[in-house]
Amino acid sequence: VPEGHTIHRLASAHNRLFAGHALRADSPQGRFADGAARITGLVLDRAEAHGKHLLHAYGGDVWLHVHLGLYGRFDDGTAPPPEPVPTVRLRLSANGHWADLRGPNRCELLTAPQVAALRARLGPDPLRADADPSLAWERIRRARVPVATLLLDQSVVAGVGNVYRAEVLFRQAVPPHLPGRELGRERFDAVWRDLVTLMREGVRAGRIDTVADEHSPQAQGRAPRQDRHGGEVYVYRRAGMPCLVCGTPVRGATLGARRLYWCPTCQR
DNA sequence: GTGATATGCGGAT
DNA sequence: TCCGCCTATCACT
Repeated sequence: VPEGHTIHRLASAHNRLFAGHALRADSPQGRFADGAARITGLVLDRAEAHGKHLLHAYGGDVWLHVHLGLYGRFDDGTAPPPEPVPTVRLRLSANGHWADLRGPNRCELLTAPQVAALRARLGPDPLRADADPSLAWERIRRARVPVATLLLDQSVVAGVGNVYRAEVLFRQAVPPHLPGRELGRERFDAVWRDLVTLMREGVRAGRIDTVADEHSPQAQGRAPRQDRHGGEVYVYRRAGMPCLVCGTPVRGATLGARRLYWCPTCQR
């Protein structure tokens, strides 16, 4: 379920399955029929992720832009594909494989200048080799708003969602309401480095799992606690439950329109 | 069957 | 600050 690691994983899968092949595209749901018709017959040059945005580069200045939003998902498999159900916005087929997209927030074709404009409004992505974290730091060091708000702002850092926000602030002992300009360069660097570590591990494992071994219930002989996202976490969605490190009840609050979770003892 | 919930985001108020 | 969108899942009846 989609934070940046999911999108990078999808880009890798689509490169592996489809790059270099001419695609067939369909829209069983009908809402992307025109776009599917334009993609059909084109060769996928490459797929890439920037934050939570998935891009397919086709020949002839045709780009596919997908944003999964809260509900979207991409599934793939070996041909033959399952019967297309009416919720499938886009089905791609080639090279003995298929991929189905359903429930996306965005699924559209863009030109190269439109792709450039999209990239221009995104901050550095911890999962991209070309990321320049100093661009994020320049925003954060001047900001009066809480660091928790800044981490979810995709123009500051691209790809971080609500789970990684809560978990990286816990792991780096940063109080979430601390104004960005009070964070300091050293703690920013530590947060960035930890995001790179956590999100790379998320790409590798295909799920978010942030609990270090020494704190893991598994390491203490108990079954790992898994949330609906499939991994193990310190504070995300654990309001009222004891902190895995100090036992203090985890706090939950609303910041902006999003839920925020933190340990008031570990993060001060 | 129904209702609550969700890792996102943009637009209206 | 709220609403709407798009879908799946799970705890309930």
